[in-house]
Amino acid sequence: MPQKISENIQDYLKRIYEFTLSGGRASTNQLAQALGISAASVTNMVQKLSKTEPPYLTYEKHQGVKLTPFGEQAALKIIRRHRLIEIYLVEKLGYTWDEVHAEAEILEHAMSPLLEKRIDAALDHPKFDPHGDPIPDINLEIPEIEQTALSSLEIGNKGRVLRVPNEDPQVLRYLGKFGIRPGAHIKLISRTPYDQTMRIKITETGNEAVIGPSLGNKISIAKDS
Amino acid sequence: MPQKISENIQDYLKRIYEFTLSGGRASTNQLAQALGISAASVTNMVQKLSKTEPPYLTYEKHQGVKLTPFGEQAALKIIRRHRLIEIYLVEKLGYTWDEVHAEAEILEHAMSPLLEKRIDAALDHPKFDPHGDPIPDINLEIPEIEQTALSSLEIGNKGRVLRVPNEDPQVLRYLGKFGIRPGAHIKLISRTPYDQTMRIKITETGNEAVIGPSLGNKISIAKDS
DNA sequence: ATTATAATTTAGGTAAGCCTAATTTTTATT
DNA sequence: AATAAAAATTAGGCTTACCTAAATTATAAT
Repeated sequence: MPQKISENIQDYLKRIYEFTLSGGRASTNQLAQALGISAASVTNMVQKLSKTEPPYLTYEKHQGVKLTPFGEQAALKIIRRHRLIEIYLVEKLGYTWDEVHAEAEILEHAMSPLLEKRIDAALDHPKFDPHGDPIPDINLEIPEIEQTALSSLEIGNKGRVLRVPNEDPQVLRYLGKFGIRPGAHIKLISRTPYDQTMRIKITETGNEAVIGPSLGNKISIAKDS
Repeated sequence: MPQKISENIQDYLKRIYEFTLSGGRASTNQLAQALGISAASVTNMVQKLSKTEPPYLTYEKHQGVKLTPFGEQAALKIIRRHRLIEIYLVEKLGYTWDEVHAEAEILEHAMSPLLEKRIDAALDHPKFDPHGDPIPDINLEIPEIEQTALSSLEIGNKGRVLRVPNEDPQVLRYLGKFGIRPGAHIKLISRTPYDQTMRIKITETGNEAVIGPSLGNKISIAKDS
């Protein structure tokens, strides 16, 4: 049963890819929530996706799912398109970084191989999207980057921002206000003992920003040695 | 029953708009062929589209369909997006004019109002697409243009190409080879009595091209006075 | 270890948008 | 005007991707 790859399927694969990035399996509920559909629908679909030839993923009852190499390639194809679109919109059409995710979410499904090639060329084969997420190259390879969570920085130590969470426009506007963006240099001023809220200083702008622990875990940095 | 406007519906409306441009009604069979689906499916869908609130079109059994003003606005919205994309791809991403129609056919459905605005601005509010078709402005208005079919030119007389048929890449490549594009100046050399095949000379390139009668009817020109 | 809770799966059902085959209506031809 | 051909419609079905409710399995808490 050779399946046609619909937009839905691409969304499933993308989400599964994200959820399993650090190993492990993606759960039904996780996916249901991320996709905005019922858990029953997810079970149904992943069962299908595990029975295509070749299968996109491995499914075991109650154990969640994991992409096959085939499924991972398919996911990376979409992710490449998504991130190329994001950086293109910012660089060439004056979008702000909080506007591009939603737009890319739609456009990624309408992007032909030719358009992908042209956009990639117009940007001279960019390596990162506006949020610092790496863009898989034409062979779908992603450079490995040494990175740590902002939360793991020690007081007084410095680092350089590598990536920020990409989906929530509110968060992005907040970060943008202080100049917290990929490439920015920061220093950890303080951390409250009780809830681990951090104060950080951004070198470029001279601003100080308050970052809660969950956000701090989603911002990646390279520590200065 | 307030309907969501799916990609399908947009395609129906676009086709109906095209078929009824010169007045009259679009027939079931015409639409079925253009959309690549069965006549039965068309009947079914146009019946639905005539019963939305407000209705997109008027339907009378065996009499074909015609867009309501509401339906026409919806159609023009898509057509505007389609043509903006076409000219953008040519101007900004190095596409040739025979590549853009198919691409725009997909992208038009994935274009947000913001993207439309940005592309329009990036091109400084273009008035025509690469084939010479007028782009409805932000208020969906189309400038009226005085134009005649190439076929109606008299021997020895001259004209300027305004628009060429836009869908068939083969035809576009053929025309492009001779320099027949919007803006090109041409002169009718001869017309065979039997089948009305024309020889025309293109001023800019000095080329001569042979144009059959059906193609000659689809190329629009402004006659030199 | 039992039991309560949470997660997942199964079963049965719906809406869109397409299909083919059969029927009806219109149009064209003699 | 009758009849043949073409066009359009109706009837009945299919697939996809979703849904809710009920049943099952796994996990966590006593």
